[in-house]
Amino acid sequence: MSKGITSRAENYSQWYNELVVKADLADNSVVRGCMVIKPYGYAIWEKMQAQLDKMFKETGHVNAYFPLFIPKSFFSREASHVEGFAKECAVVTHYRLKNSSDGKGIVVDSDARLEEELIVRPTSETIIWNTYKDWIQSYRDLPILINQWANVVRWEMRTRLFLRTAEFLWQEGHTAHADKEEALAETVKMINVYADFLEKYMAVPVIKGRKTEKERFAGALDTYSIEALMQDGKALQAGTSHFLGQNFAKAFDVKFATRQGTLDYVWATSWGVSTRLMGALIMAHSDDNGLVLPPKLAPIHVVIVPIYQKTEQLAQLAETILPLKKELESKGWTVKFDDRDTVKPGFKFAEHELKGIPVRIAIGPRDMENGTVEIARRDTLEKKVYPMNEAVERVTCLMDEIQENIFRKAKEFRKANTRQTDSYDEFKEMLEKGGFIMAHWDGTGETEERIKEETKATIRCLPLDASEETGKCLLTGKPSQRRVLFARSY
RNA sequence: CGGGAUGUAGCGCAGUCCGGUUAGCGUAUCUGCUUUGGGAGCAGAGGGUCGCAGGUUCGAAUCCUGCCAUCCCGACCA
Repeated sequence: MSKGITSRAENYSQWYNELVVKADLADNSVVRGCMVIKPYGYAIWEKMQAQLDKMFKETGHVNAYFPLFIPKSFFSREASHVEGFAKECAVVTHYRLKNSSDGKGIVVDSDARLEEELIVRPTSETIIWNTYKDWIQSYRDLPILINQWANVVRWEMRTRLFLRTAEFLWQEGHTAHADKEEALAETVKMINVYADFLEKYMAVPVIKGRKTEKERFAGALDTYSIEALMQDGKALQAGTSHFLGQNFAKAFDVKFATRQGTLDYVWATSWGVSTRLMGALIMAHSDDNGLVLPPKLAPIHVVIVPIYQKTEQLAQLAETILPLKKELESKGWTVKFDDRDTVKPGFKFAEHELKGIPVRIAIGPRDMENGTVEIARRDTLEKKVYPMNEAVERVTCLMDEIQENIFRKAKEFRKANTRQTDSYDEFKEMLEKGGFIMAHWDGTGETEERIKEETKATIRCLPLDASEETGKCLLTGKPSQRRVLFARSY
């Protein structure tokens, strides 16, 4: 917990430790890249979860839960889906252990081999569509609008805390519709829900857009994503919503009787966000003093630090602090009275800043004399003294101000780091500075691939709000109708 | 899976080249006193399979062999 923390992603580890640590599974030579989310980190995730869940329900969705294990055969039904995930699946082959014959430990019981291997879900499309098959006979059974909160496992070759761990927490929505238009509308609706969540709650501005064919979800006809820019200039895909067409319905033979009396395959969507959003939150707002949390997602809104010399004085201060705490709580704020006598005030200040608590109130003998409090805001680190009777009102105003201010700062940062170019050489120079680059592209996978190979930049998305503009492809000079969003990404 | 580096106290490290007292430092922890409006000071104490397994040697954290793990760069990444 030393100073010199930086908001650059490479150096996050010091205060990442407040939220999450890499799981210590060193004795196991196989499991790697798993994380332990500590209580404070998990509290932030719970806040995010609660808000997202509310938004899903407001848009007509309900929660359900499907199994962790998926029979291997389910995967072979949708060809491109398995191709996308096959290389990163954990496979269960046995169901029992026994004492080893030499008496030295435990071994897998080779008699307990499963007839068909089970796959630990990397995503749940296959098992859900296998289930939906039994639930859908008629157009009257549609739409099905289900969300699941779960963990998934993807055996990534290289992991990074929050951004890409072997096991992560997420939600996945899986919907079934009677017609294409409705499914398409659902896909767009959910990418908008995600964008609202990031901008209004996480205070992280995003670009909504469609993925190129290469970057598309395995098995999808169209993938929408939201792309956020981190403080180190790299892009982060923060959420996706997929239009699956009839691919999964065909793979799992999910037909329904239409209103017209014919049989048709069901139209599908899926959409998800994960604990990666925590990474986004951290990397978008943090500064050298640690985390900066938007008030709407902070587990603790206000911390009150008493300043005193003798324990009698603490009791006296508590007489003022406890009513203030109660009043703040009655306004809906979560308040922590940090009355620990084991650390000094300066230590508490630093610690709460590290944790990103939006507002700090300090009360000491000086304030008792003058009837004042000192209020400090985390985003600007500004401290001011106010009359005691204005404290509650001031805190309430500050919450809105902080929420707005960090969103505005993030937007300004993105604006300052979004560039436009028509020259490939300039494009390469710009990439070194980081940030988003708007450029023309001829629409082919070959060009996309070549640019990626030569520059490590990928097409993050084809922004939904891009205006028509004729131009020439950055690389090939072929005609293009609008600019697309390039960046180096996580 | 390729290239590079690393593994020594909870955390961060020195010591390894060139084998040789009881393996050391910072920090954290515990005790006492003084402190307390921005990460306290002094004194004392506890804490180690030196990644694992073999080998060489009178003697191994140090040399040799094998294995394991971690990190970085690639490959990979809805």
